Amino acid sequence: MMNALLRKLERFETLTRGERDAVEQLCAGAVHHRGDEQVGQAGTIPILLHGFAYRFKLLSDGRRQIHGLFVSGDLCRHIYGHLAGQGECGVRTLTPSLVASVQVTTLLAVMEEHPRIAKALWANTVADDALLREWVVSLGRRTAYERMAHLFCEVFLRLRAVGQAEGESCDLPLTQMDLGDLMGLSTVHVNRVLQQLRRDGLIALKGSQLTIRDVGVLSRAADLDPSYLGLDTLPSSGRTGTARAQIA
Amino acid sequence: MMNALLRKLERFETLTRGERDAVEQLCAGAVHHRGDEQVGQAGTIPILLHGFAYRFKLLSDGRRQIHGLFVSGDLCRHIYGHLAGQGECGVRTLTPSLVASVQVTTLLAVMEEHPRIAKALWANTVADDALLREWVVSLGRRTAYERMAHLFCEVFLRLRAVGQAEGESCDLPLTQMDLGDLMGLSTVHVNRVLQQLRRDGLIALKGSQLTIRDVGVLSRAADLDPSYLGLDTLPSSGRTGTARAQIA
DNA sequence: CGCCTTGTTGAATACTGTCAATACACGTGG
DNA sequence: CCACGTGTATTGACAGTATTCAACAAGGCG
Repeated sequence: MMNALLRKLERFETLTRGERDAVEQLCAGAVHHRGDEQVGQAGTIPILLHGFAYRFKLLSDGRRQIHGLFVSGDLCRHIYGHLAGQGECGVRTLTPSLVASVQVTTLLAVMEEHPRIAKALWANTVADDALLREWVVSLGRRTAYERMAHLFCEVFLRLRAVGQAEGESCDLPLTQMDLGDLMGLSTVHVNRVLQQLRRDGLIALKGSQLTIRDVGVLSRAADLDPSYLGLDTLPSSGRTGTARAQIA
Repeated sequence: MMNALLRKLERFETLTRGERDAVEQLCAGAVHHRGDEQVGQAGTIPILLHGFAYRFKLLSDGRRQIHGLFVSGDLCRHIYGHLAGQGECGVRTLTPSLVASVQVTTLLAVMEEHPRIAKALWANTVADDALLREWVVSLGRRTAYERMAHLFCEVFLRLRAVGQAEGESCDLPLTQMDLGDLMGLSTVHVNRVLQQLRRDGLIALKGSQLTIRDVGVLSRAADLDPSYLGLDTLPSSGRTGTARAQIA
């Protein structure tokens, strides 16, 4: 299987042989983590090569908000976060995962040497930003029902783009509590909304397997605008091209 | 008065004379806009040199969510957004503003020639990302009351950092409807929460002038963690230093 | 088998939104 | 100077959404 980070970066910039080697090199020291384990030492950027992880913040009274959900190929923290200040937040795995914890200094050196890698990493940062903005829209203005539908569409489409969906199904290793902390809802309410979605025939969810009956219908229920994903809208099996001219 | 973009970038990277000139050059063609006016043609990045603006998204039935609030020195859209896909969203001014609408191609050329400017711009992107994450936390897990308090703290501290606060007061050119679309609340509820904040003696708000009685008290009510702002926590008159070592 | 986590359910409560009416401020035109 | 219109702020009553609390079911694991 192709290196997940490489695949991700090539979504933004076609890389040369040497650049690809450099990227592979970065991932060389990747280590396996168990599920529900904190990752990302100070001074490193955790890159998720396989598995699921999330980024969250705790309020002083224990309330938790998840503000990032990561799949294969995702950077779990941003480059230059040390310059920008990024609040206190943690990164944890959801499932057993393969993660490369790259030293920030190493990464900076690689970017220095390979400007095109730097460019792709920057574009990646911006793509994550778009996801986050859409998340804000969901939390602020979508109903719980739409929010859930939207989340499921997003996860499914992202996983499909990295070849981790089979047909209409994908893995979704989140408890109802996790879903609540993701979407700003209580566990109980998540449960009820989930039942409604099932009753309406939009999804099936057993264990950690999510099945979407009809992506079109679900995305309409979610009021989803697929352009924010930066993926070719509804490819049937992943892999997006490289060049893409677009509205500003 | 110093160029607002320059000030912003030097928060992340000290620039040489030539670099500063290049930045000034970028802003040379800035034009004045009236309040409540759309900015940012396709293919350009709007840079706000003076005034207030916001970035928002409309759902299909007209619900609006604001997911970015800009003050002097802010980029209203991200570089490489054209590669990443960034959803459909608009940028509008809130007040009469001075904005430089820089061609993406121009900006790319400048970054090519001045890597340190590129670096600062990237760090700026990451700083905005941190703001957005905190916004997600607010929308997802803070009560309406905390959310408002948090927003007021953030705006005040950001404005103070660019020298636009006087003592405990700053400008806040937002209607209650805007505040609602910012914080995911209805106008009516915004009104009630505002009254509560006033009754509790935390803020005063007349016209577009916000006065904070005690930043410490308000930020405690907001459960605010100042590290996400990337500003020296509570400087009394703005300007932050340049070097900053920090937790990852 | 018993413990622990996760999922499910009901009832009561709290929070937030909607609707509709009224008040206020400002700028325009008479 | 005043009448009027528009946009904003405020209020009350009511409906709807979501949370809390508490209990119980189901499955995995030692």
